[in-house]
Amino acid sequence: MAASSDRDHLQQLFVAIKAVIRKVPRGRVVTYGQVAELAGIPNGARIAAAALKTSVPGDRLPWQRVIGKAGARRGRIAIHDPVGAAIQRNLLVEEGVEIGETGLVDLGAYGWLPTAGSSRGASPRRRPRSGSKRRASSSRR
DNA sequence: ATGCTGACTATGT
DNA sequence: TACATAGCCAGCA
Repeated sequence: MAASSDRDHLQQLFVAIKAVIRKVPRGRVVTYGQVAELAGIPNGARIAAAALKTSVPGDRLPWQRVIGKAGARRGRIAIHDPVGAAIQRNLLVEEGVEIGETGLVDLGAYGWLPTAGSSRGASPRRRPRSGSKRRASSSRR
């Protein structure tokens, strides 16, 4: 096995990324950077995204559990396709992930901690927003 | 071979 | 808080 050609190595990255995503438990979400890092790519957030884009529905890959984490868009669905984004949001909600009105997911609550084995919830720290106005949607369950 | 784009992220204004 | 810019790596024209 070894003898990894550069090209094979790239395919390997895809496989690693997919494997990481598959390890994400249901009802939990991860960011592109997180997946990339676990796959062996420190700053390959875009690589993970590319892998998902090139992947197909037949891969059985829970791509819906992969969300983006950029600046103010913490936990925002990064998909450009409005249809795909709607599907992703629908699947996440069905799994138990709560999504805000704008489609924001609370990474502090649904963020998956790989080192925690699995059951470990994420940080109990909810993102303090200075008690400002945002998201008054009562959490229902 | 060169360059741009992109399902990203962090920092700055 | 929101918008704009820089950095990052890989795919595609």
